Amino acid sequence: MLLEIDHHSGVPIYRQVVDQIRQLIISGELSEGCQLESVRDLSARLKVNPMTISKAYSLLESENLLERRRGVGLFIAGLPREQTDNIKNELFQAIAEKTAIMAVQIGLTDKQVLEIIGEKLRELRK
Amino acid sequence: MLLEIDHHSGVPIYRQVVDQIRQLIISGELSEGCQLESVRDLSARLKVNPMTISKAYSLLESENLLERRRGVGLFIAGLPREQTDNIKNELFQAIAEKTAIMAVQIGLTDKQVLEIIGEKLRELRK
DNA sequence: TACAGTGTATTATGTAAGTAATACAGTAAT
DNA sequence: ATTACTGTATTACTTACATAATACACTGTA
Repeated sequence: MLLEIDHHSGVPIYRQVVDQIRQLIISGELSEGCQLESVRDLSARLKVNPMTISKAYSLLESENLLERRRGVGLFIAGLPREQTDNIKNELFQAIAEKTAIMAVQIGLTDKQVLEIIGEKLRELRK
Repeated sequence: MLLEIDHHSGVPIYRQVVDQIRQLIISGELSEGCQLESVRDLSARLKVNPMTISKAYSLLESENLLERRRGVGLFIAGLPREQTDNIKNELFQAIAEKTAIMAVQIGLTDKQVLEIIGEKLRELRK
């Protein structure tokens, strides 16, 4: 599992871990049932206190993205696809709305908005 | 100048002020040369320490959205329209890119993305 | 110059965030 | 039971953030 922590970015370590793992789960690189790197291994590798990692994992658990089993390890939650789709959908709806609100506020036409988004998508896919 | 502060939202007061005034400027409700409510007046009205307001204004100044003149007051910066447009543009490009990245990560098609954004825009405009 | 308005630098205080030390608790295999 | 892994609750320390009190500095005008 590839995680990169920037100790000088100002972004809290636990948050960097949460965001990166959530990303890996949402994008499917970590799939249902996968065992995650143990709290101690990961904390050793990132040169960080185990509790910091445990805290990150706790947050992911509270999002229902993973399950913790004391004495055994951490696993990607076996969510029905329906539910993961809901999570993805909510995430996207939220950012889409922010985008639309800003577009209206700065006075872009619908056409302009769609063109800009379309262009960004094209850049990402090439 | 209509500002609403929620003391119980958890969002820092100075940030609420910054965000709301930035919004007013970007949307054009406060235009070039306008004098802003004085630090003391605004702080009295919001029942807050003057330094809290001063801090908020400082941040807006560092974004080049307003100018401070000691002993005189605060004014919306006289930016050439070109520059305000640039600021708006940068703001939007940034969020548009985030939107596109998330869309790709969760596996939406371009068509789906544009439909969702279009729908959000329609809701905002009706 | 005096004054009455501006904004501000400095300093202090209360609170929360982030991280870490330590000791504890569950599981599985031997 | 012992061992060697798992994860975790409690507690404490440090730092940063948000706000406030106070005293100061600039500007324009009578």
